[in-house]
Amino acid sequence: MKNQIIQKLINEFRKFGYEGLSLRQISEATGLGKASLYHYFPSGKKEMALEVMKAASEWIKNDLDSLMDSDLLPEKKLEKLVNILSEFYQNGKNACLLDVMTIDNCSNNNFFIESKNILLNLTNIFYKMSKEFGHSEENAARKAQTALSLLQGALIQSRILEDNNIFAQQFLVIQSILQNK
Amino acid sequence: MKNQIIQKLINEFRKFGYEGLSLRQISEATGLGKASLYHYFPSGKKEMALEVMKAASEWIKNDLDSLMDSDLLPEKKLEKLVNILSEFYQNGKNACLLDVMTIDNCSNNNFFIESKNILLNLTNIFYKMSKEFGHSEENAARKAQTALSLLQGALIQSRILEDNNIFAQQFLVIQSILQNK
DNA sequence: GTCTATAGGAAGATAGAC
DNA sequence: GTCTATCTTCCTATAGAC
Repeated sequence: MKNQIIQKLINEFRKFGYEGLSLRQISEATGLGKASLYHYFPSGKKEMALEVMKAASEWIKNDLDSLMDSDLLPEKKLEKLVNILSEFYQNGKNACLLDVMTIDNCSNNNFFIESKNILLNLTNIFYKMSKEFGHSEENAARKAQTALSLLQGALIQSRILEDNNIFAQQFLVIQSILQNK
Repeated sequence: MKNQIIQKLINEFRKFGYEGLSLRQISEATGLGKASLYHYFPSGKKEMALEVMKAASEWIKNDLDSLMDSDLLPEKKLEKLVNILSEFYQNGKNACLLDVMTIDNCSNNNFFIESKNILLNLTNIFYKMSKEFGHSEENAARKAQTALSLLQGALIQSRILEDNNIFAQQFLVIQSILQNK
């Protein structure tokens, strides 16, 4: 039950950011009264946001780490990685949680720390991927950072221009960067 | 006078986004009472945000377009372009206005349209730059979009990790993308 | 132009019935 | 667990004096 609420919260926070999403909106999106939400999240909105970040973090651990630990060929792994990420971001329709949650006065809240973890975990996925294609540690680290920048930047552009093609196109670039010399 | 206020507003909106920035904060940052702000911006916060976007748009037109229209060598032009952008973003310390202003329910407001214009103008700068290095229109367009994604993504990462090196490193990548085959 | 004072509403959060 | 009712605080915005 709580998990279902969190799933809905992820989508809402992505759309409106922390400050932009009100309890009224959350109440409507979940179908629960405002007061009922405090049954699941006694500390209120802060706690909701933190749980959302943790859920996203868990998702990376479970889905992406297990993919990276599998013994698929690098090419096949990269293909699956792209598919998973494309689905998560709905081909660019869904914004990047990290982006929208780290604007505002959020640095006070401890989910800023969670943001760092998520970012480092994602970078690490790209790093491993790149290394599997035979790149040196140094090159793989650089490529991972570039790939992540491209991913996040493409999501912003898709959002503003309302054009999902940008997301798809930049994902091709990401693939070639991780793969090629 | 109004221009000085707008300059301060740019910085504040970049830090906190539209929903995250309150009139109280604006009042403190500008040194003007809340009511006084309505003398300059009769329609309130919406108008402030719109003026900020327009100021940013003008800045691109004036500083960047005139650079692109100059008869400097491509290499020199690119160098200057990088310097201007690095200063604008304070080497990664300042967030991307486009990013933070297009989260939330902002799509209602007409500064969402302004956002599109800014984005297309910036892309066009990179496009011209790339063409000057001899790339075809198709390649230049792709490179421009990739460069802009990198720029925006690097700003997010710099913000979250509080590490300006990321910004500098990705700018090297941007340069090589625009320049090289 | 800038201020104090305040309206009017929405925000996040709590109390307590069921 | 979910609700209605309510609290307090903060928000944007306005009225009107100086």
